[in-house]
Amino acid sequence: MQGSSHDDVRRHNLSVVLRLVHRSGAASRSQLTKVTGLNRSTIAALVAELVERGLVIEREPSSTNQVGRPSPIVSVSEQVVALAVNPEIDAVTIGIVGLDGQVHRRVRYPTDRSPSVLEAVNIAAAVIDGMRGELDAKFTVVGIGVAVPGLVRAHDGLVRHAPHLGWVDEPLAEMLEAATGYPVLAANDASLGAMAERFFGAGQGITDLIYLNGGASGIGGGMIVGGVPAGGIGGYAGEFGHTRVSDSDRVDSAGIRGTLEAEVTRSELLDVLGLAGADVDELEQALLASTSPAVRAEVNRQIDHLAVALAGAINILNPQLVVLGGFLAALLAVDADRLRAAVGSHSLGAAFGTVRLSAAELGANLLMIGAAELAFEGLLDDPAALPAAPAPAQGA
Amino acid sequence: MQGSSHDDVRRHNLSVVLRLVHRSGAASRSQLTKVTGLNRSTIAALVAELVERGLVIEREPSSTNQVGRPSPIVSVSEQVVALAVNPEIDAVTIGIVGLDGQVHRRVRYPTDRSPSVLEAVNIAAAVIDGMRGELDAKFTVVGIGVAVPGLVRAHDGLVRHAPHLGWVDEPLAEMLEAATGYPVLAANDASLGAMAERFFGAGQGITDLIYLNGGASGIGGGMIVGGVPAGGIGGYAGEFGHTRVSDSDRVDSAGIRGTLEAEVTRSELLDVLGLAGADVDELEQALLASTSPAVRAEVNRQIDHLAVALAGAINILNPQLVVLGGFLAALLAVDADRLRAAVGSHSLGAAFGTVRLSAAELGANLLMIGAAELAFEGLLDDPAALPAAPAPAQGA
DNA sequence: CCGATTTGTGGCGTTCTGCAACGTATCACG
DNA sequence: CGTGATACGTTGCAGAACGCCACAAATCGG
Repeated sequence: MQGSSHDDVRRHNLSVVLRLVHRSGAASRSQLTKVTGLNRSTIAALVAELVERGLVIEREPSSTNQVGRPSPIVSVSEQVVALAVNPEIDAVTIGIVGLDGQVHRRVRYPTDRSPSVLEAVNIAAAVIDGMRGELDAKFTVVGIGVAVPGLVRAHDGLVRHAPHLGWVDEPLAEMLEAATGYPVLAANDASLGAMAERFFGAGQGITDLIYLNGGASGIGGGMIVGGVPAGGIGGYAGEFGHTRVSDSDRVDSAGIRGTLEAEVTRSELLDVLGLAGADVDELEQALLASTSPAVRAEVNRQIDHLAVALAGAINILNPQLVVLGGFLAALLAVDADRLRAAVGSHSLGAAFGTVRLSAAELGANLLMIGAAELAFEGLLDDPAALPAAPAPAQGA
Repeated sequence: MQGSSHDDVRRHNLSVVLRLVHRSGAASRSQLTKVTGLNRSTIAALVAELVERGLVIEREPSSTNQVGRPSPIVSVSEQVVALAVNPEIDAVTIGIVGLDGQVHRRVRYPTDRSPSVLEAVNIAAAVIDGMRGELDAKFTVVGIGVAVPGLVRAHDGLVRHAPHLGWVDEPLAEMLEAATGYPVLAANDASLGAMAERFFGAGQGITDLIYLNGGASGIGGGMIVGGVPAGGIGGYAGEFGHTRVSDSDRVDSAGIRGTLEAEVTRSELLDVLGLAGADVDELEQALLASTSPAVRAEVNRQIDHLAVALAGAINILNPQLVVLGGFLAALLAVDADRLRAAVGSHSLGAAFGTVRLSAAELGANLLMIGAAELAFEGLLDDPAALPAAPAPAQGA
């Protein structure tokens, strides 16, 4: 089924227009004609259909400072939202995220211990039930996206292995779907983070990027290759944490020796600083403020190991941008020059010359936006699939 | 320019049909309808246009053993060819490759020393001039593809850095275009090898694969991610040879320490075998025949280092298949079990469980097919762009 | 030799986009 | 404050491509 016909053209064009306003936030109709290369009349028809389906709204232009008739501004409807769910070892976070990227609500439900799948599903379902009044009154929900800290099979949302949560082969998506009635998609949290940063954070407009996140329990990552999120054959791609960076005997959570995750850890930074627990911002501040040689030595050690892994990934993938999140961003903040130099010494000039290293921008909303994006994907691919929501006019 | 219109539908459908017969070799019209999902009448019209343009031919079916009216077999025209050029340290190889993947001719022009860009271009142009009688008489040439052992900028074929040839920032494509009059595209040899193996070798039908080639001068690689050749932002992707695999002080050709290319070399295998020079097949035979403990130890050492690099790539990319070419295929042939076990010990279960390791299949034709594929790319993307070649019927 | 099955062929209708002409809203200038 | 220039929306029409349908053709099985 690779051929295309009229339906596909229409679907594709609707998809392109909706994606554009989804990512740019708002655009005039004339801008849409320029970007898409489509005719004015075609854009008018496409936008009209999207308006009728309740996906976008048109409003009068404010002040263009341009000669000529002003063009209506097209922006995404604020009613269309997705639900985002992110189970972690100490909490389950649930959010309402608009198609415009806005996080309307974020609820963190702490748990005493690492939740089982059933507990996570029940918590999510209960919180969503609590929101249902608000959801039914104000929003159209397209579905649920789940960001899982582990390996997730792409097509059906089966959690193959989430080591920190202790989940193995759990049909998370299916269970949450049954519990809430909404369609559910799940994916690896770091892959979703990469996607979120790419579209709404540090990587806007970039086609080849690597994202590495340093969390309490390890290092995960995701990547965009040629403009497309790379999931690999089973959705398990992006495990940068298990790249070998030294011959040492330290083992990581998977029992592999000398890996990035074995050498570069948040807990060791906290230990050398003498901190018990700290969030990412506090850790970064403490590192920047510290003058202790021991702290400095540990930071340098971790930076040097991180550089090996980054250089390897850069040599292989030749990305335009490397985005660091979590405590890895703190390492970058402390000594960007050292990290850059170390990466350079392990990588090829041509690939290294064009790469930028930067910190993640989205902070606490990162996974909410990424998970929601997963849920929006289907709508963006085929805006006409959803039944026209608010006003089922007979013209459709 | 992301919108699509009628022209794009037609172009896309022509492209799909031509790609199918290009890769499958031949297919009946009814098979094309099934695979593409298009209507019989549409397929008939598309095939008719491709026939008129001289790109495919229709022939009567031989014996179907099926009830019903037999469907004509559509196959690629044997007249349509691309030229393939591959400069190396000791020779320049030029080939004529058909759109059906057949290598009509392969000429290896040995050189006394590593050729300069100008010398390589002159050799290629001279050989092509010698072929011109044959080309003009029998073939339609769509262009030239060059497989370069080095980093090549994708969009204009500038050779950024080919260390073994000693080339830096050489406008190879431009020069060869001026010397021959044919459009020229250039890319990294290993990337083209990956593409060739994917479509015509060990990786048929596979969407995520890694290809590593071991040559006299080092290790290069290429990959297919999500069905698309991944070139990175500048076309420099795939440099697996510079992945760090140990803490040793051995340096590779780029001066980086402890890398795959520093640890795993063809020359060390030849040394331990006591061979002066040998081609890949001889090397493999010698390794398989040897019972020397020293040889075995060296093979094991190289296999273990290779495994680290492969495991890292597998963790990051989660491919379905890893294809090994050159002397790396010989290592696989000697002890596939050891390599598999070693890769397994450095990689994550989920990603490792689904990956297959196999040897390259295309041998000496690999880069000819890969380079030609590069030249065919434009034609496959838009079969209507080329002016109708043999019979400029007024119906067009 | 005949029916069933599968597929090619040709005409028709549908759908979507592009184009051109006209209407409209804004800015610049006097 | 009015006029021209500019840019854009709107509308009607034409063209292009595909799907559908009915009919013809070719093969196999009995």
